[in-house]
Amino acid sequence: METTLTINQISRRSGIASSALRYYEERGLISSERAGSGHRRFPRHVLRRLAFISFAQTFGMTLEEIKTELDKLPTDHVPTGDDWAVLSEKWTHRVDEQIAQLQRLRKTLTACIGCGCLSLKSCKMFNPEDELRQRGTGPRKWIEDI
Amino acid sequence: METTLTINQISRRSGIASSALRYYEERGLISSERAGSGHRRFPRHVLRRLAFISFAQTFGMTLEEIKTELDKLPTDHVPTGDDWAVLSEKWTHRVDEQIAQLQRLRKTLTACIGCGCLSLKSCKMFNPEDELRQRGTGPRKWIEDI
DNA sequence: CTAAAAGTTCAAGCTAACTTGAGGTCAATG
DNA sequence: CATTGACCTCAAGTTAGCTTGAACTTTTAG
Repeated sequence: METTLTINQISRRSGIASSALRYYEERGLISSERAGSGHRRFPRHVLRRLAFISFAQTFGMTLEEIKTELDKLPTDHVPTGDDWAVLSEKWTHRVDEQIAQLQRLRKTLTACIGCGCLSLKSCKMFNPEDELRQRGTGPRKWIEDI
Repeated sequence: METTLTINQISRRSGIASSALRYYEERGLISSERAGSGHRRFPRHVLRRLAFISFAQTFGMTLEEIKTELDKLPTDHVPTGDDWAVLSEKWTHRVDEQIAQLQRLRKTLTACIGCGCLSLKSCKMFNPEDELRQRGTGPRKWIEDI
């Protein structure tokens, strides 16, 4: 078992395309050493980072946000289980929030679109107290009534 | 209370930029009549469609998908509460699915990243049975172990 | 030893969902 | 009646998260 892996080995094990891996490296989410030839050599533990990245993406975090989190890992040693646990705690909260958000949404959908009213005076559906994670630009905020 | 509204009136009431409204019309999600001048005149009920669009976007549907749903509304009359209710039922299910998905994710996160293992032999976190909605391209599937 | 496979960089392309800008018309107000 | 703001179209730009292609080098297998 070699101590470092080539980009293709990492790609196969992670299911992430090499082009994406290069992109992640460029963005500073992962890093590699170089062989004399200039080829990348990834330490085994980047796979853990990649796992985290993949996970984070599944619920909508941007690479920027993920990088911010990963940057909190210690750099003086390869992150241990405990190091990861610290990150994970925060993330459990985020997942919880998302779930709660969706549950509120679901409730309102049932009560509000369900009855076909969609009135914004009686229904706060489109003025949610907390904002939903949004990819696109621009506000989604209803003003006045329909 | 006029029967039709200008693009700016719609924009103010919906919080959606006029440029976006034009874009939605171009994509066929909403439609308008035109004044003699060529200016758009929106019937009041497009606000209901816009509410639906906004709602759908909050949990990650694409405009394409949203259009497909909206196209199911009757065209022979302005959609009634019952018409909307038909759509809404399907959507409640989707929200439920998302919640369930997140709950599974949360559980695995706690058990798996929590302990710092991230081992893919013992943990199916990155091979979820059902796929998550994904914006980006490429598969997120872990093969072999870390 | 040679050919194919794998690696490199850098620039350009892609998709979604819009926004911005140019260049021009229309409508409301003092 | 002039000016300001609202509106129009159409083309091009924007952001995220990659992918693709060109042009070239290194490694590996036969």
